[in-house]
Amino acid sequence: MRQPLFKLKRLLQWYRRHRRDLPWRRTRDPYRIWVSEVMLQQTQAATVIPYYHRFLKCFPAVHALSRARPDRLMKLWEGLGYYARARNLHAAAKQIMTLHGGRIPRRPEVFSTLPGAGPYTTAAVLSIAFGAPMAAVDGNVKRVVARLYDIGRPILPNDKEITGIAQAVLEDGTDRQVTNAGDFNQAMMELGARICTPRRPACPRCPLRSDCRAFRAGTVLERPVSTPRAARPHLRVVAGVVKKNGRVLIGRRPDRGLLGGLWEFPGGKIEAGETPQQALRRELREELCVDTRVSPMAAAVRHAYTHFSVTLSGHLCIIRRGRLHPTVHSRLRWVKPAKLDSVAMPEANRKLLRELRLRNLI
DNA sequence: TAGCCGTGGGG
DNA sequence: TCCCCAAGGCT
Repeated sequence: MRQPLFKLKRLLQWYRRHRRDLPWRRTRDPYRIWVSEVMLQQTQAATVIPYYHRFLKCFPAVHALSRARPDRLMKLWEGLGYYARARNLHAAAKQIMTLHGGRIPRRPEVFSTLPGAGPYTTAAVLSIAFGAPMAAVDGNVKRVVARLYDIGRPILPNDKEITGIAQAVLEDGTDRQVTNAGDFNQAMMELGARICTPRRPACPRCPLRSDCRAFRAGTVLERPVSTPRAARPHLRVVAGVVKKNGRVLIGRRPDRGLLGGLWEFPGGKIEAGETPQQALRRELREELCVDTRVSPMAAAVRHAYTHFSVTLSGHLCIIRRGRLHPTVHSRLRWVKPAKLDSVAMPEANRKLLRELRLRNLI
């Protein structure tokens, strides 16, 4: 420890007084806490709340989740993003049923073998549900500690110094019986989410400001030190609404990779020198092995992903020749337009669908 | 290990 | 409009 410990009692007192009444704070069920922690990965609490309720209504316990049908699971996760989290949660539930008698493992070295359980999630679930003395280091904790100690270097993904400080403070607090591990971890994260925010920190209301080196040095807004990011490329993409007998064609994306397991309108990237219509005819030939007639653009939307952004133009299509044979999708389905709401689709496809419906094109 | 993996909100 | 960031993990 490079510095005397900050005043833990003030932090805990502040937490008891100002903590938000979040649904996963009303239970001690390790399964529910685990589900919440997975949903909260890279996702703000306010976004998670409705998903959390719907998910647990459908899958109230590990055994129910272990028997979930993938399409139903993905529909519940639709819009929450990072869909591998849902697939990992499902695989982990099966693993818990077959290997651990249906009970959430309490030992860190066992829990962390579950798919999707990294250092943060393992520490968070086991400390909150079982009181395990493990510091849960998320983005909030990194920011809070970087400011408290005025750390003038970039924080690494798995930062030993940050983890060491958080762990030492936690152990000091539990030794002196000032706190339990779960409350400490949640208090640190709550402080980061409510007071020690990235852009506009509320230092005057911070219970730790008298211990905060960055506050004293006037470097709060420069901590943590940020590293430059790569620019996001912009892609032009086409999607085909292939119609036949009052139904439209959708394909299920492969389980691995971007938007894995979600259903979409077939299509793909526009290559250099191609018109959107040419690109779509080529994509449908490559993806579905059929020759099509493609309309001019019917609607277009913009969407931003983490590493790139797209403009997605939608076109109405009919099949002229050939028998459907998917080369990239795991399955194809003809569905009535109204049924598109019951399958899990990427947000960009949802936007396009809304535009097409506004124009009565689907 | 650094790039990949979604979406919504805020400034 | 654009950029940053959010209760991270996997490969």
